[in-house]
Amino acid sequence: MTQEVKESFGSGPGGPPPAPAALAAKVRTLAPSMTRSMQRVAEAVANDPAGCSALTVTGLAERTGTSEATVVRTARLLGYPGYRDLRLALAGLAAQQQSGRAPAITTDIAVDDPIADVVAKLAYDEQQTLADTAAGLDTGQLGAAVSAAAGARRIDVYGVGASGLVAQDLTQKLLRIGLIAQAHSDPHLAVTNAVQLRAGDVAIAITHSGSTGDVIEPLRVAFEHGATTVAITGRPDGPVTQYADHILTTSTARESELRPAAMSSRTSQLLVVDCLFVGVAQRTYETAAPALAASYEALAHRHRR
Amino acid sequence: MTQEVKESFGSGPGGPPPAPAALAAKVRTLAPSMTRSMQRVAEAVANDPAGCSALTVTGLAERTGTSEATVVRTARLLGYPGYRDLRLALAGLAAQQQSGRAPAITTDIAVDDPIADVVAKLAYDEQQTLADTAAGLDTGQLGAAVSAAAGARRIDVYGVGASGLVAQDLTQKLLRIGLIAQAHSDPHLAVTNAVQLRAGDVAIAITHSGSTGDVIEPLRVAFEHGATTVAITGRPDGPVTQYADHILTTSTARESELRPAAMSSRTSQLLVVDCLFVGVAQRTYETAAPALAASYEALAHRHRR
DNA sequence: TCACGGATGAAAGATATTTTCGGCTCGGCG
DNA sequence: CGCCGAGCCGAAAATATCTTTCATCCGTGA
Repeated sequence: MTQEVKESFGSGPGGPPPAPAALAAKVRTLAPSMTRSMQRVAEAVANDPAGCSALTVTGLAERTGTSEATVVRTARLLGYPGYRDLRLALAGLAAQQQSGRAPAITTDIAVDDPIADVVAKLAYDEQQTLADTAAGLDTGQLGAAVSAAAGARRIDVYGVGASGLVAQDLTQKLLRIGLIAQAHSDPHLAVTNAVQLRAGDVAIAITHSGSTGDVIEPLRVAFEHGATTVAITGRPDGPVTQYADHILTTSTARESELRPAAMSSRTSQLLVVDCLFVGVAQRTYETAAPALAASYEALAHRHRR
Repeated sequence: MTQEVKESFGSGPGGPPPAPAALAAKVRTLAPSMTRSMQRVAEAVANDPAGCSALTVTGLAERTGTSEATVVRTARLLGYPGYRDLRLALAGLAAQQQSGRAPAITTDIAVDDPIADVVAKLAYDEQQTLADTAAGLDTGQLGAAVSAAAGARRIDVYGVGASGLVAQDLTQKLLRIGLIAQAHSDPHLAVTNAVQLRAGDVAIAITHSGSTGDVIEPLRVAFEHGATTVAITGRPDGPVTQYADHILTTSTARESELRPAAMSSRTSQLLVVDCLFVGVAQRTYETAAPALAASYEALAHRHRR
């Protein structure tokens, strides 16, 4: 590496194309990895796209009480080449919000909310999570992951806690279309099995925090043994991505005391996993379709008349 | 008037606010009064807002075979203070056009759909499922179920297959707020345990079809032993409801070959289960809040630095 | 308490935009 | 047919804006 590094970030290696409308989601996703000043900038930008799009670098720096450099750094982190492009995206976002679809903010769920409100708020939040996830998902990465999985000899999926259920969900579905898939929630067994993987196999790690050791470890082993590795995480800059060939980013919604983060991250993870599954089913349609039909048939007998 | 006039136009006297989306119209209106070079610029801008918004003054000048000065003049004529602002408006317009054309998300997922469409369609379908579920959920029944669960000595949850994961999800969350909950996916063990239930306990069966024998059986046993029983099902008229004190209906979305019913029923079930959980957490807030906090704390140590 | 690493902003450096200014074309008129 | 003036046009200077560099400062952990 002879090139001088400048002060370049880029949201990981794969800052694909900048985001048009997925900006608010991206801010939430990346906020945890931001410094305080950058968070101020990101917040201002997310809260008032229209207003900020009218400001120059200097203006926005003043408004957020930071410096031009920080503003540019934030723009870079969000995946834009510079402030100019962030500003353009901001204008686009503002125009979209203007024209009807305003993702306005909902209020938190309170302890004394009537049950009907709880239902409405939860449903709305999860819908929002889905929209954000879909908007923020890198279809290139997804496509690559799909290709790898569709041709894999064997697929191992790692996840613990809430993500473990998602791992199982994915596994169940993959098995149903005739692939060889296994979910591991026991870290020891996961590592033990990861050793068996080799080129042509696929390992998928699911972790919201991106820093769950129990999940990273088996992925690392799989990675080092030549398997194609995929990380499904809410923190595309987390440690888990070190060992991931392909990164699928889940979106993070704000959480509250009564609405644990696990809830929205699970929704987001499931959507990603569904997309992965459908993609694989498309690629392997010849074998997937009859396998699916067969599994329906088999299930029918488990139902009472 | 001492001020030097510069080269200022302004679209007549009333260049009110710049145009947001009425730009194409404005171009047509003003075209006759434009000089040849300016018309070229205006045309380019009207035909390809997205493309032009990516260009600098110099770029657009080159593209239209004119000069920077002409581009700026055109921007002025269109009512903007300068090219910079025209460009911003262009970006907004592009974003609107982009979001305007809603992809054919109403159609089923086809084998040859590009991956981006798959993502969009899945997200849309799941959003729809959430909306349907929220709309169709009987808050009275939900409230009753919440009351029962909040005061229960013990909560057993039955589910097999995909519903088994939902059962586990619910259990995980209930445990996290200090309740005693257990998910059963083994039908034999489920029945064996159901025998232990009595009045004051709660049994919850989760089955999309409403006719899964492996889940109905333990619910029946629980019911007959005096436990309060809840059914979460997509078929409120199915056999499972015979033994259910409270029925929570999940919604069913259309399915297709590539999109198994399990997908939307799972989404729906999870929303119901989330509502149930939040409801219970509200009722038991005094104990739930510290328990949740404690579980966060405990998890923090499982993360790599 | 000290040293370290990274965050931060002031200011220099690079680009983009705006303005100036003179050439040029075109039409009218002698 | 040639001259004249009006105003379009673009090259380049002037200015604004954005980007990078680099020294300082703050928080953190030993």
